[in-house]
Amino acid sequence: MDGGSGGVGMGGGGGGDVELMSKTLQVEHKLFYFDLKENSRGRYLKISEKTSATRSTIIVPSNAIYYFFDIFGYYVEAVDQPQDAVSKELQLDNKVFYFDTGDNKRGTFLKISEASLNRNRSTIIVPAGSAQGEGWAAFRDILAKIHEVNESSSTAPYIIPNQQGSESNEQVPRLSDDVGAGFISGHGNQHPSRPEIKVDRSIDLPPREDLGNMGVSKVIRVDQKRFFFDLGNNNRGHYLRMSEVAGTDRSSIILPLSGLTQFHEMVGHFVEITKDRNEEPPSAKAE
DNA sequence: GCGGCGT
Repeated sequence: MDGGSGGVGMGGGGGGDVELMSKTLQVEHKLFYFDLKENSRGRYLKISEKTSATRSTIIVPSNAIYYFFDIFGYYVEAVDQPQDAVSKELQLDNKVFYFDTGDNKRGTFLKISEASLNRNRSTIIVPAGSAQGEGWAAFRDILAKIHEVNESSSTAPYIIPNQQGSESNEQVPRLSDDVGAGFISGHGNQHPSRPEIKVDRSIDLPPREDLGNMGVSKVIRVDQKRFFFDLGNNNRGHYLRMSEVAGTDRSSIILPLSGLTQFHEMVGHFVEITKDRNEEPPSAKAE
């Protein structure tokens, strides 16, 4: 279902898009609609909040669904001290989502704001639902199911004819060619007990033309070592694999893209504090 | 029978 939207005239012509999955969730007096949809550009999750008189909608690119799940997991864990829960932002190519908790006489809530270049900001507000955060937990569980369906469905990836479409209303990333098995081994219908990716201040996803592109590979040489950088993804999301190859030895670290900015900042920090020791420009050459 | 936000 489309959550009772007027259908006609909704921006971006989402009316013609194929609906892959639809769920509704009632929390207190509010009704939330989740619609996983697909069009020629890829997939997106439309989340609408409907109150008696008002409706507001955010559009979540499909590659961000897991992060939404993960972030909700964080707030569920923090529901005992919501005032201590840190605000989060999810930075994507063409939009940013802000997550903030709040408190008023109605109770605790999580505000999710979507800011994009060509649209006005839109916001939904999710009640915690109870002292135990049942509303947030239910929201998270729906996100887990949608993520699962999205990741496991085997539609061929779309080829985007031209990547410079910045005028589109609902830009969604290309469907990434997914590898990996079900969401979690064992019973596939439960969310993992604890999200592994800890999202902090910001998450940077690479430009969408790189997402899911297994061919992206870079090498640098430092002295006798080679370092390989490869983008990949699995059922947990996208990651950067960095491999050090020296002689016949190879070892890798897997960095979820949610940590890329932190990683970058950390490297930058050490570049700064070791400046005087490394006067000469780096000897590494990109290939 | 709710209704929060406000870039």
